[in-house]
Amino acid sequence: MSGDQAKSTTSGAEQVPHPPALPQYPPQPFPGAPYPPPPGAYTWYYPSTADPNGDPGAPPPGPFVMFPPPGIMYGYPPPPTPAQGYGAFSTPAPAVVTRAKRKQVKMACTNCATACKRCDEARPCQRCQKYGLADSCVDGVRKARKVGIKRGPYKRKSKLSAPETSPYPGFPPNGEGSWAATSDQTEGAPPGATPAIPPQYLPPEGYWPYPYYPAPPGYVPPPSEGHANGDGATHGQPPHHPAYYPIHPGYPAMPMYPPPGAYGPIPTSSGQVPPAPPTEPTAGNQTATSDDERPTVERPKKKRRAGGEDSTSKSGKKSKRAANPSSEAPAAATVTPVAPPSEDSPDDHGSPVAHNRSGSVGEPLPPVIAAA
DNA sequence: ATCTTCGGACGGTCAATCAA
DNA sequence: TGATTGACCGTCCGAAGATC
Ligand SMILES: [Zn+2]
Ligand SMILES: [Zn+2]
Repeated sequence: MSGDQAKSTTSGAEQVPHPPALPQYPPQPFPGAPYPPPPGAYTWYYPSTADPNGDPGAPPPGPFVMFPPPGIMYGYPPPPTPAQGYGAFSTPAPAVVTRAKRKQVKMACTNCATACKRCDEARPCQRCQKYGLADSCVDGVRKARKVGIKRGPYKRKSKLSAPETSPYPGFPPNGEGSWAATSDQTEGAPPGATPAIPPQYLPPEGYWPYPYYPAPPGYVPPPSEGHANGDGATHGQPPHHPAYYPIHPGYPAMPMYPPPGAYGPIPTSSGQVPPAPPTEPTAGNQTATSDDERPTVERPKKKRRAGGEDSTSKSGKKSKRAANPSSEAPAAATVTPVAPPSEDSPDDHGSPVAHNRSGSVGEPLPPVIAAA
């Protein structure tokens, strides 16, 4: 179902057939605590060193670390006693290796759009100027959004009424009320229903699923990495992916923990390993492919069909290589506009552009109004 | 080694819903 | 009616294939 059709796919592909030996579970930060993440599993986040409240020496609001099951994150409550400390997390946070959120232009010129290359606000845009395509550097026509699309009942995610007895204002104390799971956890469940979580993965007393930890003072979002959070489209909603990772200096956290397959099954106190939770992409736990739930996955290697016309790609991209030998950074000036193969290619001056997905920019469609 | 292609992640927008 | 949700649609990163 789902929503964004091709968006969240993992391209299906690439399952690692047999992962190498799983790393051993690291020691727990304190008895009964969740296991810390495997080293290097994720981008690290850590708080600003500057305390806006002016007290650099103030005790932290508590360490937070993600905890399984896959797709659900919990934070650590403060340890039972200060004496127990957080030794296991006292390693210095490594340098953050994140990148700025990608910024898109409102409308790319047809050439850039077709070539899937970065454009800019200027007209002609830099890329077109560079390749001598200034003449054809014009905005595309945005396709009208479909209307009349029916949706099911909404799952309210925020502003849950909660007693203020919680240590986190606005969030119910553990054990009371219910916490809203991400849509993929509640998919198919009636509104307000408690998400089905394997008992062994229910948060221990005092723990809360990640999304409900507000960012404490002094903690700042990491220099966001494009896909690190899905916000932007959620208008100030708590991000579904961590934007803040309230970690005491020296207590790294990660967007999600553990990565599926990072460790073997979680050992139980009895030394047994519980049955693995349904981590496979099943309809139940993965279907909610609303944009906000886009899983951040390592991009699998792509395979290409040699020469074969794609056709199965979501928008019917086709290789224009044969007909349009130089498209991307063509010696445009010397390229003679070849008659485009299709009947309608208004702006496609046989340009250096390629990668046009039919129906997209460059091929303005008539106002598509859903029949409704 | 460089160029070209293009899969799909990511971003932005806005219609559909829903609560006040 | 304003706020929120969720999905449509566009942008463009970045890796693989093709070519020089
Ligand atoms: Zn452009
Ligand atoms: Zn242009």
